[in-house]
Amino acid sequence: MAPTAETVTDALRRDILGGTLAPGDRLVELQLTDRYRCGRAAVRAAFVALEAEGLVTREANRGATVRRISVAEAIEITEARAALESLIAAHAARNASDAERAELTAIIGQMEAAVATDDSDEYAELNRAFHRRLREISGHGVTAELVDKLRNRAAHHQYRLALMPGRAPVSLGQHAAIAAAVAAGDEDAAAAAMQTHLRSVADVLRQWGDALAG
Amino acid sequence: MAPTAETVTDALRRDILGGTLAPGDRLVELQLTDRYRCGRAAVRAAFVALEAEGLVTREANRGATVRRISVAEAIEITEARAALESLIAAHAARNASDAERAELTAIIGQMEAAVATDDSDEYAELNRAFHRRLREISGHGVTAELVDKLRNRAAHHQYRLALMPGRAPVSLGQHAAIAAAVAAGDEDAAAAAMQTHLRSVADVLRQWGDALAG
DNA sequence: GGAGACAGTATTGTCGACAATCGGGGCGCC
DNA sequence: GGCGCCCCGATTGTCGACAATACTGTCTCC
Repeated sequence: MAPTAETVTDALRRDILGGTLAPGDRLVELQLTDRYRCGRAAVRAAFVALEAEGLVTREANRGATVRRISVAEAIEITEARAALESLIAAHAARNASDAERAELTAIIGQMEAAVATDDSDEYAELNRAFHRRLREISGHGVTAELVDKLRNRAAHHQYRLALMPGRAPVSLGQHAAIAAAVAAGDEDAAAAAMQTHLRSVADVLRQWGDALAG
Repeated sequence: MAPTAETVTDALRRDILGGTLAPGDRLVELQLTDRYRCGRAAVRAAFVALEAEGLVTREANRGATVRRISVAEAIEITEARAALESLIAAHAARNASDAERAELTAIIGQMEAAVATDDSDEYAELNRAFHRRLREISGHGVTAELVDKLRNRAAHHQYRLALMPGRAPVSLGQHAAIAAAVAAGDEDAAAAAMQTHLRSVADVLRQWGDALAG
């Protein structure tokens, strides 16, 4: 029963990422105080924090809205992730313990099962878990945090992409390559595999954008 | 005479980066309301914003302090920058107009002059200008913003590094290589040159850290 | 003499009220 | 009838006060 400030930030973030609050929606302070049972100060603090994360935009005297991420920006985000996550993959390949290497290959196994049974929700969850675990193993706190925020910003587009028919097997193969390189302790190969993976994601987004535009 | 919120965030950021407020200093809200002639709400908002930028830490019920960046974290920051700025260099090499290519080489010329006259302040300023211009030319908004924040976080360490004897000529050569690659429109070479540059910075930081540790 | 408990103080967390600003709707004027 | 002005509701920005919490020094008890 503690309607505190940190809590509100988390709740608002969850509602934005979960789709309860759609891109472009106005965020009226009083409505949110009602929804989250807290004071306006907490809501305002949450706005400032989430603006820094790129999830919310604020205009002076005109309030806050859920940030709209264009396809072009989603591509940029993915390119930035490619740069950062390849660094993470390299560090993970260097630092991973035997148990951790086994864990990553185990996740790949589960992903294969999810693809075989066409369970896209499960696959998406495993996908998230794989990347998260890689970040943890890398021990690269600064980069891991940046990637985490970037991932949130583009979450909406990632979601649509995952539903594309025929996408899962391609994605699976790329993840398997990353896991193999990390398991082998090959830094360069791990970085390269991650680059390949996320560039492929960016390419798909580009096609999507072109299809919309033309 | 408008003691507003955005203003306070900028002022506080400037004071932290400029060294007026040293790492580890406690940030007492009332003191800052006095210093910046504003209300506590504005100061609190600034804390939240700067915490997201990594310049300030906040503990519940215990207030805010200027964030202390360890050498280890500065190294991580530099590595992340290496990944992101090489992406920027590549895009800049692709997108730069003729005028922009000339502008970059002009900056290198000024840097040579600054090294020749041993003007380290001028050199540091040109260094900042070079990287900033590169970000603008790249047109990669997402990455540029990330780099900007990372650069601020490690600013203190960058500063000490610039004062190292014999460092400037090395740095100059690396910047010249970047500028040449961008001017030639060679994306891969530009990215590689930027990687080399920032890895060299990270290496110097590592030596510094080892020297401190014993 | 030292350790633990206690009160006092300083600082933060939260709330409510007031002033400032923006967007929209109605009115008058051309 | 269309355009511009002005007023009004809604929302944000800011301030002050109150309650809650953590740190300081002191005091007592062992």
